[in-house]
Amino acid sequence: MTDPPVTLRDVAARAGVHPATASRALNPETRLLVREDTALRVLEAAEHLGYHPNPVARSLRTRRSHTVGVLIPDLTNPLFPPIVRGLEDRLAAAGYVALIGNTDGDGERERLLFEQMRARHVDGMVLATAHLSDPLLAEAARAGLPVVLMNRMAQDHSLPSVSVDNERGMRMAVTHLVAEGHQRIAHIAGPQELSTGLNRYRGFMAAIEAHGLVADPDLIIAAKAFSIEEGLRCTRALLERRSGCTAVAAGNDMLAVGCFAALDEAGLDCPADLSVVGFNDMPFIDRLRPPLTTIRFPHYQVGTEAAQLLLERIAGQDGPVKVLYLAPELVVRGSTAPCRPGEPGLA
Amino acid sequence: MTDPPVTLRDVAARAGVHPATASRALNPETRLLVREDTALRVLEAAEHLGYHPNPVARSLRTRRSHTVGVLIPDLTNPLFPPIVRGLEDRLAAAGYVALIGNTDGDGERERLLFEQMRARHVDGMVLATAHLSDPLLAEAARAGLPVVLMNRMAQDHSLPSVSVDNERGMRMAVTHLVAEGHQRIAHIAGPQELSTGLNRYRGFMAAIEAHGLVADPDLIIAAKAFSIEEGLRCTRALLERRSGCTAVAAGNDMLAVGCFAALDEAGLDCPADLSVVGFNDMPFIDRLRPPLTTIRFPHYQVGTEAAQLLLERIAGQDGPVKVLYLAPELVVRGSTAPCRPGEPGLA
DNA sequence: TTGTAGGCGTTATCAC
DNA sequence: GTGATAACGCCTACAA
Repeated sequence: MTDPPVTLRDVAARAGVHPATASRALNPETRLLVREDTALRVLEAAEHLGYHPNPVARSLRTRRSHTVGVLIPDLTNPLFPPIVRGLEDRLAAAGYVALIGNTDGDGERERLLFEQMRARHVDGMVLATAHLSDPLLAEAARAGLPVVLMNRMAQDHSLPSVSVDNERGMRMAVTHLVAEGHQRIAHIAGPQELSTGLNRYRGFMAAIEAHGLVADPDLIIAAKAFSIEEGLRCTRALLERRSGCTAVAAGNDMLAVGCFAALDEAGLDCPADLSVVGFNDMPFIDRLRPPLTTIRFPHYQVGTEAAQLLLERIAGQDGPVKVLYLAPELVVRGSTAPCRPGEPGLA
Repeated sequence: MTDPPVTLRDVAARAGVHPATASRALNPETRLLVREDTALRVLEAAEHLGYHPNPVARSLRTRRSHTVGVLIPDLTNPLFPPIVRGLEDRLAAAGYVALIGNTDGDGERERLLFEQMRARHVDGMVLATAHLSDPLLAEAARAGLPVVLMNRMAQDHSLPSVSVDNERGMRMAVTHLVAEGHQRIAHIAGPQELSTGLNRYRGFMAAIEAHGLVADPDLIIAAKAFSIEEGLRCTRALLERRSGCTAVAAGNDMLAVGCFAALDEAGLDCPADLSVVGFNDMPFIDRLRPPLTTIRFPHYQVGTEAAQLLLERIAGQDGPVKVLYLAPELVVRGSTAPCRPGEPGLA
């Protein structure tokens, strides 16, 4: 029933050479060590027999699994599929495959998955999770396991990382609102223990200052999570303060969607009563009513670049650690509008 | 720099036993073959040394990689992340990991990925791609490689498969529209060469007949892809026909979104002028204006069930082939409304 | 240029 | 119950 697998021996036998010779002929690295015509014979035999080298055996010998581990919070978060695709595409091009682990933001699960992947002898790890403890990272470093960070970075920049420039993105968002004439701009910040939340908050403050506006604490509120519910809650709280804002810069698109919901609830109109700008440009966010103005995040490239960095480390390139920032892009849609002069601001 | 990896030999040495004994003690399957106290000694030694079995070596010996291949069209299609999560979660629980391959619907890529995964000695495959040629499936069967189909099935039911009951789902959609008083119901069908497109079309026809309505060819149009653009195109065409329909059952949510766009364009209102029902209940589809009435598809469970079926085959269960249908669910939102009596229907 | 031999870490199959 | 031995399929000094 089951086909007998074709091994190197079979190929060698058919080509009338020793397995070692066959191995050399089949391996691009060492093909030049073997005479042209014998190499050809081997190749022909391999072709004829439908030979595929057994990667397991090869891994055992070479201690290379051609496998990398990827830890993300949750694949069903729409942010991640394009990133993962980018990763996989770039890795596949180099003959690597990715093992995806979803941590759900749980530190314990994170640890466990990390260990399991190490146990599976991954050649490297890409970490997009926020909480992975530094001891674990140190352990990886000690074991010589290449690690690349995604959407976060080591405080001391000791590890390669790829992320969008969150500060700059948020500055772009605020600058856009200012250009539309808004003066009292609120910020629904993401969780401040996440680097994305923190850096976007910093970008917000920097932009406010740069434009000579006042950073009114009443205009700033931090969400406990990047969720629609939290966006709803924070916007409600903002409205209750009656602080006269005419625009909101949300920490991400989910918070902006929650903001939309709160406006609906309060009978307010976006953008007539309040301009809203998001962050991420999630799929379908352009189909909302109104279509959300947001900061586009080059998801796919974050993935490809992270893969690239990791492949470089795996290949043993020992150059300086690269910390890569990808430029975000402002996408203006229907949720932002010029501030009506003399507008009283949100009641 | 790099830690020397702890091997079975080390554990055996520390416990004062032969490696084979250590192996037996460490393996749950064979632990009973070894005396309690020696087993304990081995376990203790392993613990102390921080021993992790080398899965590569184990695979070489046991010819089990504890790895399965998963072929999907495109991870960034919002349909798939929950399915993949379901798969991975169920597989992880059994100590397996998934290798994801994106085919982009390209038959050649599909073939290539299939081969690569076979070359990596996956223990089984889950296929969610439509075009995988039957010869390849036959080859897998011949090689004794377990295969499970997702969202499609073998014509002869010769392979285990998991899918949502597309026919039933579409019948539910039509029945809902009929209950709302609609009589002239259009169908924007998905591509008829995809089993999803075909089966939903069949469900549509069956429901129309069951309700004693006429299946007017003017009311039916087939999209070339499950895309917003095609939904737009098809709805435009439908509107031009002036066939007096008051409701549309779209082949999936993307087509429904395109339908929304066409209505906007034509200055028509949903649901006042036309009721629209989608299929899939994609993320954020409930945030559209109006929120889309649709058929919910138990994505996550499709994944877990497919994983379950595959694990059963891998475990060597040779029972009858299981073909599993998961029940869809109607989710009524704002895009469908009662047909206004005496309504002329779409101009 | 090609063959020889040994081992990567584990487990299956024998003996004892 | 435990130890010895031999693979699993491949790669790579080293020798010829």
